[in-house]
Amino acid sequence: MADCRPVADDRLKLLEERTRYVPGDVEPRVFERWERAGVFHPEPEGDAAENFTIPVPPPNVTGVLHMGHALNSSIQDSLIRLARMRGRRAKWIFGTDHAGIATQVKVEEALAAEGRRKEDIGRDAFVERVWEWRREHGSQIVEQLERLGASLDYGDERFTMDDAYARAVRHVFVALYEKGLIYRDNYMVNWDPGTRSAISDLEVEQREIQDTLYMIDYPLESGSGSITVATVRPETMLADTAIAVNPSDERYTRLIGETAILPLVGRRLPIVADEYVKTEFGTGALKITPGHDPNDFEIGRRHGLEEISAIGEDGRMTAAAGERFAGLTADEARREVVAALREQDLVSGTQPYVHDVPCSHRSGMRIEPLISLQWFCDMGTLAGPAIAAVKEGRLRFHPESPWTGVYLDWLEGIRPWCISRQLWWGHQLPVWYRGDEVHVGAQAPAGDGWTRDPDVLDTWFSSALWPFATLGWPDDTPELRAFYPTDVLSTARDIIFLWVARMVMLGIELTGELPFTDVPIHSVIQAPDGRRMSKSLGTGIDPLDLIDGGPRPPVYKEGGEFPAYGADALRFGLLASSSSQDVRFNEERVKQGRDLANKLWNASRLILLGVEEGVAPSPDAAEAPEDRWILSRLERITERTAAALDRFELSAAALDLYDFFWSELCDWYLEMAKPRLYDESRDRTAVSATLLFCLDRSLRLLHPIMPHVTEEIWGFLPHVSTDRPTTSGGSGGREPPDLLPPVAPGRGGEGSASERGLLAVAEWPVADGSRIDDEAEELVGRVIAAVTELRRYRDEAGVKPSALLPARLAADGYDGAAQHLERLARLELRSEGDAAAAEIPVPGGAVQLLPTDAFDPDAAAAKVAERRERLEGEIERLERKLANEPFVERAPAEVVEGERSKLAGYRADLERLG
RNA sequence: GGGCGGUUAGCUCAGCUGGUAGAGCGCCUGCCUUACAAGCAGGAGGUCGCUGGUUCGAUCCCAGCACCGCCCACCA
Repeated sequence: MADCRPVADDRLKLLEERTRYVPGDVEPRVFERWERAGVFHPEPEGDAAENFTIPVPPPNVTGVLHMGHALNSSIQDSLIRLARMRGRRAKWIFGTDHAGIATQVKVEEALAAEGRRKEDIGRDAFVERVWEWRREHGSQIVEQLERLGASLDYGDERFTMDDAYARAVRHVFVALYEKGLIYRDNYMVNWDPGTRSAISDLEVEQREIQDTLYMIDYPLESGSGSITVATVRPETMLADTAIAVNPSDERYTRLIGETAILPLVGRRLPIVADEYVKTEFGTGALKITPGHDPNDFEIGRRHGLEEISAIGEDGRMTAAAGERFAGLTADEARREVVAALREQDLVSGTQPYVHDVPCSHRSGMRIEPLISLQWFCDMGTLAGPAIAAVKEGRLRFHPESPWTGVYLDWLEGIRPWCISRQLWWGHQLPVWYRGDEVHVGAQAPAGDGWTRDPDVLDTWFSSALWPFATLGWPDDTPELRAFYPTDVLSTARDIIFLWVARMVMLGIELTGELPFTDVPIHSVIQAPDGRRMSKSLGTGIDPLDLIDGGPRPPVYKEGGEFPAYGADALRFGLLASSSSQDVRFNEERVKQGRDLANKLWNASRLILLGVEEGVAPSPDAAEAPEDRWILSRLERITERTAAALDRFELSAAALDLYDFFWSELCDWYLEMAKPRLYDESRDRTAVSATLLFCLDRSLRLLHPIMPHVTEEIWGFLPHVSTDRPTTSGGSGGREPPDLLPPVAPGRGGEGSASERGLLAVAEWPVADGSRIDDEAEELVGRVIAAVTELRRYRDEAGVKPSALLPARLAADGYDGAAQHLERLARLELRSEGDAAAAEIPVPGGAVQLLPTDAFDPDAAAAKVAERRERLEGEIERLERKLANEPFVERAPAEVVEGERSKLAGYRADLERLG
């Protein structure tokens, strides 16, 4: 074996024998090499401007990888790998989120299976139970991300409940409290009876339900009749404290200031005037329940009305509801109240009513609005700088529209954020009480008699600190200096408000810096049938089943198993099929990715097993026009790929690379190169060096998107010393377990043929414009067009694919490339001979087919006629267009000129057809 | 109720600043051509949702309409 092929014999044998790429055999092994070499961990050196950082949206500790993670991870990994290849210290901050409610619910369910409730074991034991759960289940998502090839800094994992992180959270709470931005208030909140906790506005979703609208008569105190109100929640009448009408509503103006008597209760209700009341809705008279309706709450405060809580936090009626109803659930109370009213003949009508009601995003239960003492964060002052950052272009969404507007609209109408949660799992508030005293501080106050607030913080509160708390903030750590502010935050649109905007607000407020500058928003992937992907609906697809094979979920009626497409295939498929638009999951794109991996593998076999030994990749060895052509095309794809990736257009990059590699490199260049490659009688150095260079460059360009297969093939390449030592350190140096070439200690290639570095840290190519060769592109473009034309003709004329047709080239502009036309169109070119039996127009002239048994011109006559008709149609159209004076006068000159030459071309073609 | 997005080949989707459209899969025909049948060659298939308008010219710009979807919102 020659020096420059530092690949062990049995590995070469594998390359020779394997005609199919098997991702399952390769991917885990390649991943292990990266990890061992330490490529995922950059040392905290340099500053944030030179380094590149992405904070991963931390998955829930107990979560499993779903399609959204797979897509987002593919995007982030591509960007991180790109940056790493560009020589930047690339840190992909890794960690998981404690996910308050989600995790607590899971552990509660586990307890329930044992027949116990969390109250049975107490708070401390319960929290310990959650930690245990995390130790058991927390690693699953990590393994899944690894299987995907995500180059996260796994060794530096964070958890939002780590001690250091918790310190940061307490620090923030105290700081914002002292600034007056966090405060405690008795206010109307969204009470979720399912989780028995208050939740924020963002965790409420509207669901349409079928309801009944009741018309209830409230007698007037004066005895002169009654006033009728409409409600869908009769049980809340027990907490009514007024009736409101619109001041301009003539039906009721005389009643304003009067008093009605609340049925069943007997409370005196003032009739007040308020603009809020719509005259045309219901009866135009609105019962006011400040304790259980957000609107009524506002109206109540405006009019100084009493606030009565008739429904408690347990969802049952309180003593304030009266003896008859206390203890009933709200639903029971409704039936009872209606029954009682009917007895007194006070229900004057009902009608079916479909409307949206607020429900808990978490538990699904209908929100019970009630007044509660909770902690709030005032967002108004935090929003200003976050708005300015976007308006001044310092923070950019991709695509800009519509997300910039969505973000700004929300911030401009922002409301206070209820941050306290009545849960056990989470960051307990750093707040202590003793009588009327309140202490807010990182530590418990001195002295006896203090009790700590049992509530915890909304999970999103701690998530909002993610980009800096993970790096050691508020301490001044090397990590913080090296990696903060970060660069990119990639996510789907559903957490722009919940997370992105809050990170921006708190990041600016606390660190004085924007936590990141670019926010690519990616597709939400729907099930193949267009519904949401959801496990419970049976519409979910497990990414791991696509990678390693697994059962098709119920959305696929045909059932069966997914083939083991591999991680690279899934990555390609997701990137290629996603944009900013929601998309249906498209298995075909994953298949396309698998096929591309396979194509890479086989094209590499052709090249690696065929090239002259001892030759290194080089772009300077071109000897034929097709060499200059492919090198030129290579520079163009290099330029386009970098541009697309830098604009976060991963889909365009993936598809463009596919097209280049498959259609240009494999279909045309490899075919043109074969004669030289296979001719052992001549010096094959030039073609070998060029082929190797094409492969080398293709692997680099594809690596961010398909890291495993490219890394695997890279290991077979003889090396050329274009790689610089990498900036970040690494552990490396241990004994490799397989037959792969050793990874140099300190990683990165120093360039010796036997000590090649990993592709993961190889240099990202920069397009070299000097290799753009318009002449070669023109020439080879002609050959391609001519070959295609001839193949079509042959096929239509029924010529056997294997037959060689005698022919004469009667066209200009094929110097130095006619042999490709001859070979790829299966011709035998002659200069002399009989009269042409058929003439096929090609760029620059025609190819004349000479009479032969293999070819019957009559068989193609019909097809020729069809073609003539098409041409005539085109010619007529163009003639009309060019005869149209306004067009010739007003259209740009080059457009008109283009149409003219098109017309000339068609005319020439038609003439040749005879 | 307000806002946003979508409607392009049988399916899933591309299409930058206007010059009559592309990909993958599927389909048809022919090839086991010494990298790859997860392949190769060729082909069929679209009045770019509808109606107007601007323009020499519109899938692309404007207006209206029709469906589909999403987000926001305190009408009982």
